[in-house]
Amino acid sequence: MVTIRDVAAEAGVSVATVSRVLNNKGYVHEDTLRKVQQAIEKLNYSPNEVARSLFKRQSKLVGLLLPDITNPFFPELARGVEDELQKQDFRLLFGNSDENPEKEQAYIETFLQNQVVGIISATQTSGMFNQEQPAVPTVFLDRTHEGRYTVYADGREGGKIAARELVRRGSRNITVLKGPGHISPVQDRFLGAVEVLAASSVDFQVIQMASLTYEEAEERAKELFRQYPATDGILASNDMTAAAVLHEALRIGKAIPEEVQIIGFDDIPMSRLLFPSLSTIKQPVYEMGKQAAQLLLKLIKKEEVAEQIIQLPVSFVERNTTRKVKADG
Amino acid sequence: MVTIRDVAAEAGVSVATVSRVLNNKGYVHEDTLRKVQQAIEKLNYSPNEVARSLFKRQSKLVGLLLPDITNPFFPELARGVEDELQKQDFRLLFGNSDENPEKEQAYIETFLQNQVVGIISATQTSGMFNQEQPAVPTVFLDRTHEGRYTVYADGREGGKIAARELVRRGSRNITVLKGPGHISPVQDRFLGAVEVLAASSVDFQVIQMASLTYEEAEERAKELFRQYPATDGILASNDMTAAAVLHEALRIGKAIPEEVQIIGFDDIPMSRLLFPSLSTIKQPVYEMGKQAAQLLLKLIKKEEVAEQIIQLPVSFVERNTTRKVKADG
DNA sequence: ACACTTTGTGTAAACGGTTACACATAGAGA
DNA sequence: TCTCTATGTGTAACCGTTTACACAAAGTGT
Repeated sequence: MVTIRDVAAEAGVSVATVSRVLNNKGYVHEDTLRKVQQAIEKLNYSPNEVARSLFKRQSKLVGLLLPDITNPFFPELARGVEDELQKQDFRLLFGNSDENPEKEQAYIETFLQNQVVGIISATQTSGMFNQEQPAVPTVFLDRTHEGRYTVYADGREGGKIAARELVRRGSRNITVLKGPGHISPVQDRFLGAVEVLAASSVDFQVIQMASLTYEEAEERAKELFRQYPATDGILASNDMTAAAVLHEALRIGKAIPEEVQIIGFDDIPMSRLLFPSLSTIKQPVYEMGKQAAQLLLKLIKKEEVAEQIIQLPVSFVERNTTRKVKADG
Repeated sequence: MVTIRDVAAEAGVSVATVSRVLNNKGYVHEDTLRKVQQAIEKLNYSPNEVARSLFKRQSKLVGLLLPDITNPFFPELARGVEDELQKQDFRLLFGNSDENPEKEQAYIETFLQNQVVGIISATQTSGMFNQEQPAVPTVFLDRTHEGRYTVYADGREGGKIAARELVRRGSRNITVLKGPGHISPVQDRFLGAVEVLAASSVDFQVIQMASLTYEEAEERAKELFRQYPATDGILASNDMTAAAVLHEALRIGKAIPEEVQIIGFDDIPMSRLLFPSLSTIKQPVYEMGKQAAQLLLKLIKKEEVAEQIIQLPVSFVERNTTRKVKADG
């Protein structure tokens, strides 16, 4: 391994001088600069980030904690984060927590041990975070935490929009799939939907789910059609569960969207490829990741940040699990 | 920040002793051990990985380079890698290269600067790798590279199986979508398919694609049905393109699988949720990631490794874009 | 009693950078 | 000429660990 000392020797200067050209800081004579640059070139030297991090007591690393990258909602999020950080030469230390507090704790600890400059977390449990102010700037993504920097989409409004669209398009007996209550965005969209439904004149019922897996949703879907055969509109917890419901509906011969309308949530890439393609509430996922990264970057640089909480708008994506509505007006 | 010195002071011993208990190495008296442990507990000390890495000249980090985590093939791969590494307390430094040699180069360089113990790469270009033996153990995943440690699925056999299944199920005029030639597994599956097709008595033609995006596949699918209207079987480059073809086929009113059969490749999670659900060649993606991690771990520990190349078997997943075949025999 | 090994601990030198500080020289302003 | 500032460079301490080495005390075998 070639070190700064080798470069210094090659260029016939001290390590301090090499360091100065490396960091482009302090006075360096033009000729010296050239000599050092040549030495660097010749030896193919690249500075050891670890040594830097040690002295500076911070690295160029950011910790990213996700529940599960395998869940199709998250890759896009991660990409938004990465693309933004990458521009500023920060790198990602990455972990899946499976919403498991121990795993989460372990990851955060190693993030900190590696002297990350900041953490972006899309987990809810956040064992460590709940107790004390974390040691480094932390931004929560897609999950809200009291009094913490947060970037998320307006789930409540999304729930409202979904409910309104369903009603507006003629559903009169609606079943709402309620996801696990401890996941804040899921809870929000449920609350929003119920708020609208309660104020409307349609009948509705709620089915509780313990997870957001396709498998559980399949079960619940069967239950749904057995228990509430009159259902003509379904608000799913997310697109994955909507897909399960859609398949079950098709399986038992329901016409979609004529007999039953379905609206999902998230707009994951798969949704447009389902048949019929899934109407859903779109979250600006990539943008969320990007904004979280930008916010974190500001915190790291101790820049002024206007808002502790950034809430992004959602929108209805009309596809083919909802009926067309006659021209507005 | 609490350091090993603080712990040493608190316990009334030297830093060397603390280090010994930390690493559970060398002689430490039972009473001393207890004192140190108590001090650690009391101060809530956790060792600085960066300082460790500097001294050891290697970290507990592994670099993972993917083309694009947003491509549904990769999350599962990444998960396989992570789960395996995580067990041994290694962490992932993660980057998307977009198959862009500059980005890739930049990531590899920062991986190395951060003194990763190893690299797992699922990219094809691998600018740096081509030139010299990389500075750390490196395993290629899903992409083959001459003379390098590699884990991949048997694409050639997959292509053969797909072609055979299509023929066996009655297609007589087959169109093969050929993905970009520089991506080795994609090339392999194409070669495998053509090998079988050429030896069979069915007609077939090839359509070349420049990418594996849904968008391009949509274009090509239109072209396909325009140019080769007699096609009654399609071998797609992967599931994503298969989805595009499937949609186009449905759009123009082809009965699937009665008029046209389609077989994809990969078995990404979405495939079973398409309508009709997609018959495909399944790659053991999670397992591939896992094996790559295991292989890397062995290389890191300088254990004996039996094979430089690990090839995993693929399998046909029969779903509903292929016709049922009468009982075998 | 002696030599030798085992056990237990501390001191200090790394690891590869950054930077405070000292110092030297040159130019500018009086 | 003298002082002051700007420019350019080097020395050495420091970041938080690990570990080679030295040393001492306690067993062990003869």
